[in-house]
Amino acid sequence: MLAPLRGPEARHAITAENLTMSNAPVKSMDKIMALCKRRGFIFQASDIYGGINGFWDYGPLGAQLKRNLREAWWQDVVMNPCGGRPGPGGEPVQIVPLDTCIIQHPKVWVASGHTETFNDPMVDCRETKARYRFDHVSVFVPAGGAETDKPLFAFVPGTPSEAKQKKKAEKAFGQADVVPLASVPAERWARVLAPDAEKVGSLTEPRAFNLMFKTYVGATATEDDVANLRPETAQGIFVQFKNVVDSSRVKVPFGIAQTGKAFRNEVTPRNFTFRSREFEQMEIEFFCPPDRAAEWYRFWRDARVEWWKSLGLAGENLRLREQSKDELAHYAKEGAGTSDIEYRFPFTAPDFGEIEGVAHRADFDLATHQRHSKAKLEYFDAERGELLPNGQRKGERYLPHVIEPSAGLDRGVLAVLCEAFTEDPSRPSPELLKLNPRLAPIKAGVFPLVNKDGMPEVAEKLYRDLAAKIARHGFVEHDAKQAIGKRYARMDEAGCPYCFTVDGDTLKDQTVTVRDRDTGHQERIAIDRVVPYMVEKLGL
RNA sequence: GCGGGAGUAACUCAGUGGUAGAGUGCCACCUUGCCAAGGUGGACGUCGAGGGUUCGAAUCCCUUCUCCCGCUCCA
Repeated sequence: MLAPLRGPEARHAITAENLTMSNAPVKSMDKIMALCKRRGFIFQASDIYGGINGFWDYGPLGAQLKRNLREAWWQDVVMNPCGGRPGPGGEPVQIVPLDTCIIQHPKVWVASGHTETFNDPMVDCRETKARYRFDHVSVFVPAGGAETDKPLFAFVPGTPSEAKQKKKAEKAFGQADVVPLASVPAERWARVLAPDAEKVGSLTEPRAFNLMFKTYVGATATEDDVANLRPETAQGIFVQFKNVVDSSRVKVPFGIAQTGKAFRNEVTPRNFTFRSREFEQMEIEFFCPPDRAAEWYRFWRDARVEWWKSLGLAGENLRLREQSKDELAHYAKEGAGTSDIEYRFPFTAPDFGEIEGVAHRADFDLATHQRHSKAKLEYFDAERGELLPNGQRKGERYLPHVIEPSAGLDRGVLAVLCEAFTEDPSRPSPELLKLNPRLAPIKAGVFPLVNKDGMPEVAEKLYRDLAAKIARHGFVEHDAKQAIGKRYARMDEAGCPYCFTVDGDTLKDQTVTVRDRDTGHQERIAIDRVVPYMVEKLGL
């Protein structure tokens, strides 16, 4: 069950709604979540058993919406990359698809660093309730390792706690050295003064939070059989890089794309589907010569922003943000940079939340897999190297650099829903979803104005003709029940962009009305123009 | 995981120890002449789950699950 905000939180939420950030009012996440459930976009997983934290199911409309977004990505990335736009050097953008396993050899995750970095031990402060990564905390101790019965002053480098604790440490024992918290022996643990704490000894023992789901391969289920569910789809691409190169005649620069589920045992799943434990990624690993990585990085960064814009995330709620140096992931430290494509969700506003990251991973991944697997992953580039007398190039062997545009499909769906959600108090049914027609799960509605004078029969035929042509892209709905206004309202709430209504005039002049969801305006078109009209509007 | 708040119909909520409620929505029929129109009828809750106290629990107590907020983490 989704619990709505109540009490002080509810009042706070109403206040937040009335605030305007820049131009756009903050939308109510409660209303969006209620609509998602009411209309069958998103349900809590295992709902009848009380739900399971961090897991979400897509209902009939949500499943189709998600499929449409994944399909749009597949079309615009794999089948017709960047709409045919050339790459930074004028070459065509070349992408091939791949579909790799959720369960990989355990060494894949050792090589990628996930076994280690997804095991971050954490310490909690019992007093301030703060939590720190064990390896991020440092301590001021007396210089030269001198003994002391004074407190040891813990801090997180680069935060205000550093200067504060340094002052206290110098007062307590003059010259101070900085050592990692991990080097403090257990018997002196009780004397550590946590950042912002009043009393010593408030830090808990470091505890590991393994973010990878464990399972067992084979029936015996011993420790030797432990395997993990993949925490990202990327590694499957890297470990198959050589097979793809050897089998598909691709030449660097080229990309490998795949969509698929990934799993992270998040400490705190939060914010509707934004941080789920099971989620779907849409990833490109684009391989290029090292000296061209920077230009390809910029190319993909800009191309991916344009893509999200083309799907309706066009306003101030979308932004591109270059990560600062100390934010960079372990695999991106040496690269040209990492950019986050971020959306201002109602629950993050006025901040933004990431929907896609574009990272220059350099050769981190291929190099580490080459080292761990002993397989040669270097690429032989026959078009580089010195020019030989016979007119050929000598060729060059190198590990390509990787540009990784990695998008969250579920986050994309959520952003699209949040952006589409609109409240128009001037309408009798104020809530509607202004979904891009390409993404809308219901493409069109077909109605008889009233159920008599032959209108139902004409509407049914129009419905069949339209469905035959466009139903593979989404639903076409036929509805003859209840008042026409109610049917329009239902379609508005489901995000259906166009409604065709058969009325009295249809029988005389073979025209129907088409109603635009976003404006409510209607125009008349010939009934045999309905299919071409939809084909054009959907860009088919 | 820690701290705070909350779970009653599909949705929004009322109900502070004595027979489980309202509005909206949904379904059926009638009506209909373009924006949740009207009429009639109908279905839907072991009050998140489990245990306890009590003659009697939605209501009090304990446990647990889930959601929301903060910390933390993160695609």
